[in-house]
Amino acid sequence: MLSSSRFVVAVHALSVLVCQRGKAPVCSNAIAASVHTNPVVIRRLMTELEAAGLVTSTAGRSGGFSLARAAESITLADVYTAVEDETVFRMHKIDPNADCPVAAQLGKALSPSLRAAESAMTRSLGLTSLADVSQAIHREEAAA
Amino acid sequence: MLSSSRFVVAVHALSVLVCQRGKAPVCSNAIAASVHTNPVVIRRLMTELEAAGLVTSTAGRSGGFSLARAAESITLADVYTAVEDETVFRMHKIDPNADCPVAAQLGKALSPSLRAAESAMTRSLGLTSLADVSQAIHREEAAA
DNA sequence: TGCAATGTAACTTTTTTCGTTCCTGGCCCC
DNA sequence: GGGGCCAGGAACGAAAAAAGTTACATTGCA
Repeated sequence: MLSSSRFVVAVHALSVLVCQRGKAPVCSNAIAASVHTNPVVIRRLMTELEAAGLVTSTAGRSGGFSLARAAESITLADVYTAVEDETVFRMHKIDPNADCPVAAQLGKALSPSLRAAESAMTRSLGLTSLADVSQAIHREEAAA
Repeated sequence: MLSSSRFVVAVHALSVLVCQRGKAPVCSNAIAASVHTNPVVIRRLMTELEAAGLVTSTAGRSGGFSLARAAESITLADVYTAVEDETVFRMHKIDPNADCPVAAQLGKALSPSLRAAESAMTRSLGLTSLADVSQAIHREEAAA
């Protein structure tokens, strides 16, 4: 249902920053190499992450991106809300003036349940932090 | 993130059937008129709903679709799993043999959290039945 | 027997997402 | 102080996915 991979790509990029915390900022080119995409795509994502207060950016030579907060304090829910503005459930076009009462009222009738399901998902995402993801990565790496 | 409106359309179609339960089956043309789409689109959806045991179809003249079970026993989670086979979170292409450990292990490291979030959403959808939706529709209609 | 309905395949149109190419300006490093 | 590296956008193009459309075979009631 999520029509894009923006969220997973954002987590990927942030995980790279977690690995480099304390060191020099990471430029969009390096991140793009790991994600296997174009640097501009990364920059566009980082713009939203910066607006959400998750990363900081510095221009100029030896510039790049760094985490704005501790990895322990950034949850997947923060990332999700930062980069994914649309709702999970996409509505089709409905005519509020339709003859059929179902067509006319379905939107209002359904949205409470859909919002509840979406916030349940967000709450679950809030249980995992970027530090947890980073630890899991190292665990998997050691097992491989 | 859900890239389609299949789920909401399916709920719409099923709600129409709830209104007509006990009466004659509803043909795809009538449903399509309410949803404002093509009958073939509806039939494709109904095929999946039938495979999931939510509706029954009868061909021939005066045929159409009917609910296979009581509206109280069909939840939004049933509809969701019936028509939406892809996962909520879409992965980008990752190279398991990448140099960067993040790129190589992110998939395995992340999937438990993503699956947990998805099942939290599904559990929430399971709290609402088609009967609930139908009641909400009538409530909204009376208020309008 | 004829008509109205499902079922399904193939195609077209539309929308969305992703990628790419420019340019502008900031800033470190030599 | 200049040159190259970096972010930040704008605009465009390509690719992928969704939705819609047409056409036709089949089924089953009237």
